[in-house]
Amino acid sequence: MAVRLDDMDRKILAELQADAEQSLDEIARKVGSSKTPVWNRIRRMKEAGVITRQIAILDPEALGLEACFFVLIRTSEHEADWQRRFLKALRERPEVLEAHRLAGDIDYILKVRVKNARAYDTFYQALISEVRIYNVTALLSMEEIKATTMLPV
Amino acid sequence: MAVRLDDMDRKILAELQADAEQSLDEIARKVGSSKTPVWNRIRRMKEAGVITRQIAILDPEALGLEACFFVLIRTSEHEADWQRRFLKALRERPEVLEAHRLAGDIDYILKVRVKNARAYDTFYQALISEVRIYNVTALLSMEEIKATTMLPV
DNA sequence: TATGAAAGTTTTAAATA
DNA sequence: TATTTAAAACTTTCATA
Repeated sequence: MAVRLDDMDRKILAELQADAEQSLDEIARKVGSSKTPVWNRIRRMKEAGVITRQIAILDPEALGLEACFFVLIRTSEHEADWQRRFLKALRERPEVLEAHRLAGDIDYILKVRVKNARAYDTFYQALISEVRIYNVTALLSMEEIKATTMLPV
Repeated sequence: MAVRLDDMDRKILAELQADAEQSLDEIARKVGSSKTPVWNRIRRMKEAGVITRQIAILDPEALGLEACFFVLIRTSEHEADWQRRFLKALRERPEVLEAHRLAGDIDYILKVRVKNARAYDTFYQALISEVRIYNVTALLSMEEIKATTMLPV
């Protein structure tokens, strides 16, 4: 999966990460090239899997999703079947935006977006009724200082 | 910021969150409408701030950004000036993808994407040299179980 | 890499339900 | 008031130089 990118590729990626609605001409002008080479580079990077997709970003507040929790999970269960069910539950729940398996003391971290604290509790009750969990700590976000999808390229 | 959305709006948002490269015709067909009404609804939702932007999502692994850390921060400092400098440092560092101020015991959580553990240490040393921090716990992700930008609409 | 032409898409306007 | 039709402006895509 190691792809070689040059400076021009990186500039194009920076533009597309910031705003994918720009026309090829506009991007070409900004990166100091022209339409066809930029188009070919974008196609190559899509084929190589560097650019995975293009999507719309919505404002969670505008949709009434005003609460964001980070959830730290410790479990005593490490059976394959338990894990399979747990991962399935996470993947199926749309309020779970991120889920990672961790090294060390804490086993999993989740990022969960919901309408309010009450909706979080509903989510939490549903989750622990589906799979046995040893210990859960919920961290409530008071302020989103930064949230970007831009990777440093 | 409370915007009223109907069923058709929600269907359009779901499509755009999944894939913003689809043509208007395609989206219109999927949601059971036609080009102009869909176009008008999208314009209205952009103006209302529900749709904030359209961007390209890149694959971090393909870019060699193979390590992801969640960083829990406790601080003893709650001076306005300290906080201003801390937030500025976070916003300026491109490896910090997310930063939240939390309620409770832990003051901040960060999500940090870097090449490897060594690059994380470099980031960490730079950060603590910029601002005094009382206690830091880094949680290393072993596996990204789920990572979506799709909000439930 | 550049040019340019064909195909397709978005955007605006006018007509219609 | 919202939808359909239609047409102009712009973009993407691709062949060829």
